[in-house]
Amino acid sequence: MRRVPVLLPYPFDRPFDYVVPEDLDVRPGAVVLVPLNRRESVGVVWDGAPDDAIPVERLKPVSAVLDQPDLPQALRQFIDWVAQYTLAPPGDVMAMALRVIDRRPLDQPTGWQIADTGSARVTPARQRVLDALASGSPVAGPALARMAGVGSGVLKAMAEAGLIAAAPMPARPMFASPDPDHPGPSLSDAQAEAARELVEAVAARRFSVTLLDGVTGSGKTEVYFDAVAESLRQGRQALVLLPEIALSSQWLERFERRFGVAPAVWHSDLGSRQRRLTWRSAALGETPVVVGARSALFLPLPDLGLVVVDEEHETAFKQEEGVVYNARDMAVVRARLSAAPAILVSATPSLETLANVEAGRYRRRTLRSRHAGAVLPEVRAIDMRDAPPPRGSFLSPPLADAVRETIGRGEQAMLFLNRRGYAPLTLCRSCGHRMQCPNCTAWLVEHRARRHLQCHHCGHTMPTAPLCPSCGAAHSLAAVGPGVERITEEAALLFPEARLLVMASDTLPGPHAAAAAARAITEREVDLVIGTQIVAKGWHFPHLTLVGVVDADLGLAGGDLRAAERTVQLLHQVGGRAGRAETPGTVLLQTFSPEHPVMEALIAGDIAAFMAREAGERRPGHWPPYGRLAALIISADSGGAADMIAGALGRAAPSGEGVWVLGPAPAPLAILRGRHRRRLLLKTRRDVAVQPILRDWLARVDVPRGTRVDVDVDPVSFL
DNA sequence: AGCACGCCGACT
DNA sequence: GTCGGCGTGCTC
Repeated sequence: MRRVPVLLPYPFDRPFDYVVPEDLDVRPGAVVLVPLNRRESVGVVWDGAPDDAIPVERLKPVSAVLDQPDLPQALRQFIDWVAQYTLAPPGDVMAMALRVIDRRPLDQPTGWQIADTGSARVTPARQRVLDALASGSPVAGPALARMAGVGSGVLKAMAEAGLIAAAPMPARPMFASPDPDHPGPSLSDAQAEAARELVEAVAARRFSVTLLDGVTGSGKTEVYFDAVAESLRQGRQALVLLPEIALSSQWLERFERRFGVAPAVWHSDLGSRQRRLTWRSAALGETPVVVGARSALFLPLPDLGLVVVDEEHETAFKQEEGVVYNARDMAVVRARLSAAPAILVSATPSLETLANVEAGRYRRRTLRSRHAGAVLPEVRAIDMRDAPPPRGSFLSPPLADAVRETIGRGEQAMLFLNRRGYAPLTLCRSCGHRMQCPNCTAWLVEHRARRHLQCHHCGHTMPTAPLCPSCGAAHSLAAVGPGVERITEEAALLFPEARLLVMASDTLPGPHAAAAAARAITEREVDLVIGTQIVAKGWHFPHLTLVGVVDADLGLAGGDLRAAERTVQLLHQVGGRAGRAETPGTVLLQTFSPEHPVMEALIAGDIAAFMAREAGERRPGHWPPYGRLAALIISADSGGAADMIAGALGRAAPSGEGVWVLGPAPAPLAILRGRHRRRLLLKTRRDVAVQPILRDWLARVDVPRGTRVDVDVDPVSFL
């Protein structure tokens, strides 16, 4: 009796062994049905030797091999790799790849075929049907009726009479093939030169990583499209990861302009049918190009020829729930395991990626100027101490004047504030009470248009209170600080003639709304755009010439390791929306500390110097990317329970050369969704692997039920 | 993750 | 006297 390991989509730490009945074709990667503790479960035949821990007599047999494409070997290796790196159970990682599998075979599309022409009377209508089927290949019912000019009743009668019979049809590929030689936009010399290098990397059919960087508007997308085209010519599959596919309508339009057809799209809120069909097409090698969010990394692409990560600096690539992984880094691993090149793309590359370039692990290709002769915007600071806004307002006179002038010239302006809602804090002026979330250590954000207060961490909402819930005073609750909604109110008063548009994740629910907003801006139906960070997402707005940053200091508070880096990236990206065409743009930063290195870097337009400085600050302390970091997040129903386990972990902390443990300490979000949280941070030298240390550490502490310890390798958020 | 087994409260 | 709460333990 042959035994095979089968990985099940549950949090077990290893595959289970099963025996294989003689008549089943069970090969690694096959999707199978197996008995598991009184039920049947889907699983995947895994690689490696069975573990032999259980005697053969006690093994159960594989029930069936499902009619599903195999999980490719490179994907199986990838799943194992992600599991060992993130310390997630391999079954949980595989579940991300298998989520769409359903047990029944996907219904094969059925058509009609000539059966027995001699069996019944052939009327003229019936003859037209037979003529349409003369080629021998089956034709689908509706198409056949149309071709023959008959109704469906004729087909039904012919089937009953035995003239035609149902026949399986080859499934039509769902995704048209993008044409690598479709006439697209022409490239500048600089672009063509960069493209040539990327094309060579794809042609080499070897693993490599190239950073493609260049200022906003330098046409990086068109450059890596040439690499995608080369992958198409090779007949291999290309995977493009975007941080937020729902906000990528303009990217999809550019793709269609370049290749003539739309790519296959993959993201978490795809309909279940579309999801299944896309997964299957991908597995069968019928999707030449897939563009998707981070979960697309787990698609079963059997012949991956290129992986692109666009906007590689974006923190949206970090998955924070369930299996905690960074899709940017895992994309490089996926490419390596498929012997494919990876391209990381950004106008503001992460320090991680720059360090990899510096260390010679990644190549770099830089585009130095904007496309089509456009110039970079001029960036200036508005010192809020010198030019304070009127009391109760947030737009300084110089910024308001600049917006007015821009709109007056018939150009568009944008105000950026990375905060949704009306006001981040509601305060009682009579007793000092602050409206707080009952489940989290966070203020409730007022959303005035919806007349409620909302927690941005757990989603808790309550109606705006007429009286202070603490002292009962009337008319004493004051909105403190601005959100985009409040800026919109102020702008409506300052610029009564202007047509305003708010872009925030809660005002643009879904891809269609975002696409419609982008279209309204390019069609000049809008004078002033007011938005949160979604306006920083690589949009192309040719008539936008002024960007005002309402609070440039916002992201710098809090002492997060990457606060400065992220602020520079975000504000540079926002500023990059200004002045894309012939008309030069201006960026105005409202700040209380124009001398801050972040502001100086933005004003001088010298991000590289800033990143070098940032590197200098992180290197001596072995902070990433010059050291490794992993976080343990302990959460429990009570603070006491959380403290107990956090304390036990602290006492069991690893030590050694190049190993440091910080904490335990309450997490900045000390209570989240009603759970009390503590954190420990493991920092090591870069040449020390954190996984064995973590595994060892966690094994030394018993975690009782009700308390959880979550591991975050390479944390991005420190909340 | 499921799903059963198991030991303590409100019902036909 | 039972139905049923979800705590804990196991699944090749």
